[in-house]
Parts: sequence; C-alpha cells; structure tokens
Amino acid sequence: MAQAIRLHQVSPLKASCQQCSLSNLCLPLAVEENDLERLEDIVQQGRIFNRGEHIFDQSTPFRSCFAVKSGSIKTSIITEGGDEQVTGFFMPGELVGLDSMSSEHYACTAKALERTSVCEFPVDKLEELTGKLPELQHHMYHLMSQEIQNSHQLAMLLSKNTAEERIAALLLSLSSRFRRRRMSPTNFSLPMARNDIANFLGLAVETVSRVFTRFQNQGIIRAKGREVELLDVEALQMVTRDFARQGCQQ
Amino acid sequence: MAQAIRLHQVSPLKASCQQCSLSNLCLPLAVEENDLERLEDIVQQGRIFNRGEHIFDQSTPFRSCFAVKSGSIKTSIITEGGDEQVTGFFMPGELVGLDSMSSEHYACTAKALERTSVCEFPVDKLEELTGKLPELQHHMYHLMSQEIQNSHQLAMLLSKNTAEERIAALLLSLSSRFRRRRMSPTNFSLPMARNDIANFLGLAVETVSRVFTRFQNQGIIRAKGREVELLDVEALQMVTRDFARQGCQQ
DNA sequence: CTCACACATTGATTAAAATCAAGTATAGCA
DNA sequence: TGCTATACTTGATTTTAATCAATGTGTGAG
Repeated sequence: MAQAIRLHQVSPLKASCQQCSLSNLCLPLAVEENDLERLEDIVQQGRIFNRGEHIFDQSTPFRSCFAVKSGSIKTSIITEGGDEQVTGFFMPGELVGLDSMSSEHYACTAKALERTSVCEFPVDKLEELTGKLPELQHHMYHLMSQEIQNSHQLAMLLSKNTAEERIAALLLSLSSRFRRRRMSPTNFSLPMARNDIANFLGLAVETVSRVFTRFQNQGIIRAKGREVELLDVEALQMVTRDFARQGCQQ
Repeated sequence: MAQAIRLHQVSPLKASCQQCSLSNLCLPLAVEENDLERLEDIVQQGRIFNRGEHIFDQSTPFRSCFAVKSGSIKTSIITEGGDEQVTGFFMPGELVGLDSMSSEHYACTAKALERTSVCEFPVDKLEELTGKLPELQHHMYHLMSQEIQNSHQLAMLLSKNTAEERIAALLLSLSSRFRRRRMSPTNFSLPMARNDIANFLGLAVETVSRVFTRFQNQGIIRAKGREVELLDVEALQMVTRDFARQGCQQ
C-alpha cells in the first residue's frame, strides 16, 4: 500500500489558507484574519492522490482529518464479511474524517474518486488549536453536528423513500454543493460511479440505472454516463417532497 | 405546550455529579476530580418529564444538551409532510441534542418514553467550559463522532440488512447498553413501542411483530409485550453477522 | 368493573426493488 | 488502433416486506 507510506511523510509545504479559494467554505471561515497563521501552522498542504488511491484506511491509526482541496472523495465502511457501505461523498471545501474522532483508528476508508488534492489537519494539533480559538471550536462542533444531521437525513431517505426519491435527493444535494462553489448547479459531472450511488442509497445498480433513464424519459434530467444536466429542478424537488405528502395521507 | 414553558425555567438546584451513579458514563468521566465543580456549575439538574412529554421540540431555539439520568428518550425528525423518522433512543448516561449543535434550532424532537429525569447543559456555557478543559473538549468530539458512527451503522443496517438482521442488531445494542449500566443484558423491558422500533428500523409494525414471534418460535428470545428475555445471544449475533457473509458470497 | 382506545398480533394480497441474465458502451492500455 | 476490463443499461423473474384487513390484548379513565 503505497499510500499508507505516503500518509506518514511530513510535507514541508506550509499551507496558505489566505490565498486558498476555498477559505470561505473550509475551516478558515471560522478563524479571524489575524489567527489564520495559527491554522496554517498546523496544516500540511498539497497532498495529491490519484483516482482510486486511499487517503486513509479503516482500522489504521487515526492521525488527521483532511479537507478536500480539489477532486472528490468517497468514504465507506467495510464489514467483517467484506460488505461495503458508502457513507459519504466529499467535495472541495468539505472535511473528511470527523467520524473517526472517537477512536484510535479510522472508522472508515477514504478513497479518491478522481485526482484529488487535500490539506491535512493532524488531530492532536487541531484539538489544541480549537481549545484556544473558541470560534474554531464552535465550527468543529458545527461541522460534526452537521454530519450527524446528514446521516440522519440519509437514514430517513433509506427507510422511507422510494428509489426515485433517493436519487432525486442525491442529485439535488450535489447540485447545491456545486452551487456553493459557484459552479453550475444544473450541469455537472458526477464524480462517482453508478455503483457507488447505488451502494450509498441502498439500491441495486440496475435500479439506479433504470431511475436515471426514467428521469431522462420524463425530461427531468439529461444524463450521458457521468455527465448530468438537471433540466427541471422543480420536478426533482417535487419527487423528493411527494413522499412526505403520502406519509401524511392527505 | 406546558413543557415549552418549563424549558425556560431556571432550576435553582445545583447538580452533584460527584454523587451521581452515572458519573462514569456521562460527561464527568472526562473531567478531573478537581475540575468537577466547574461542570457542576453549569449543569441544571433534576428536570423530570412524564411519559410522552417533550424535552425539546424540533425548530425551537437550541439552548441545551440533555443527559439522561433515568428513564429514556426517543428523538425523531418530522418532515414537512408530517412524516416521522425516529433517529435514536437514549438511555441513562447518554447525551441528547448533539445533532443540533450546528444550528440555532433543534434539529429533532426529544420525547420521554417513560418518566424520565435529565440534567441540562446550556450549550453556550458548555462550549466555554470545553474551551478550558481539553479533556472535556476531547470527550465532546468523541461523543459526537460516536454519534456519526452510530448513524452510519444505522444507515448500513437500513440499506443492507433484512428485517430479522435489523431487529437482532437493535436487541443486541440495547443489551450492551443495559450491561454498561450493570443491569441484566438478557432480561429487560423495552422502553419503546413496536411502532417506534419499526419506524427507527425502517420497517412496518407488522413486520416487527412477525420477527419477534419468529425469534420466539426459534427459541432465540422470549417476549411478552415490552418484556424481553434474550435466550440465545449467540444466535442473535449470528443473525446480524450472516448478512455479511452473503455480501462476500463465500 | 367495564368500556374505550391504543397497542400488538396474525393472515392474505400486492408492490417495489432485488436478483438473474444478457447485452452494450466506454475507457484505459498494450 | 484495437483489445480487454469495467461500467452501464435493459429485460424477465423472484423475493421481501409493505399494505390491507381483521382480530386480539392490555390499560387507564370514569
């Protein structure tokens, strides 16, 4: 595992959060101008992973959280039996590894879905710093609780919603995350394979494929491989909302 | 809503974490002997709720986290359509409200499943204190990340496992939580209704009922209403594990 | 005590998505 | 450039659990 070795190399590069285009999405957003240097002091920047490489592996010693700089990452849990459950997709500006902060070892495996660069935050230093910067501590709580909420939302989706509703919800989630980065919210390229989508949403690949074509036939989206165009965002929102009405049987 | 009013009363009682029997499960476990008083200073203790009363309501201003002292709590999200998703059950020593720390408002509703007493931790004071006590801060990160993991585990259960596997997993989870409190891990009374179990596990009530009787016929459990006896814990563990083998198709 | 209501169980039928089974497209590589 | 492996799509069949429908049980209020 080449990436395991690489994981322990100490990059000599000092990050420049000030100049980073993601500073309004990433941790710097919670740090005052004049404290930014203290954050930069603990960050190791510029690590690059190729498609398929692991940023970290489940059950290896937990050292750091990682912020996505470019590219994208999927996290997944592997059971004893070898069964995989994708637990999340992470895009630029998002922080990976928060679910591991309760243990000595990573709770999941993080894999680059494409060529991906990350900034590394060693957790001991990060904790030390959040102890000194209340705003940053607050932001960490914020991010972690956000992740709990996301996960509850996913559980909800999995337990109450049809295949169409789940996929519509995922497309809308991706859309809004592209928008945050000031990229087109209606015209983007999926970083993950159908298989990953299926696994994440608790569906079979075939079902995902069928729903994509169904949406396409209904003129809601246009999809060719990983290229997706959302033609009718309202319709997608309707799909995700309809289930709620049913539950209420009005 | 009587409880909404009660929520804002300030209890004059000062907590005595030192004497609390749950101090080895709850927040005090992360606080040094001589700092315990600082924790006690910010806790309001002794709030009691009757079965069915709300500890807090989704979308009301987020003020505090609550530790369960006795009884039990269920948390759930309500969608626009009125659909409910149970997101967790909380037993003595466990902390409720961590999923709300990202927002100004509670992300879920917490409801007492039986007569329940709680200790209240106002979040502004708690954050202030965790900034001063690194151990406590570390513990908060620990608890929150634990909750992310639990939720991922639930997502896994919902997306990959059969009704039997989900219910076996829940019974084992409850069992181990009773054990932590030095109560019988094989002979306990479920705090929640079949309906709540069904909702939590993404099943219909009827299915839960059927699985209970099936387990009973197989001699794995004995169940009468909410009273449950685990007759064959190994068998239950087998049930939860079998699915993993299938996934690996060995 | 018993009535009413919520909770729980059981059975029959249905539906949504999984699985099984090909077949097609695509991308990376020699 | 063509080849191979992987990713994706489509169709037929099966399965699990939902839904519909009814009945049973327990509990708390009057």
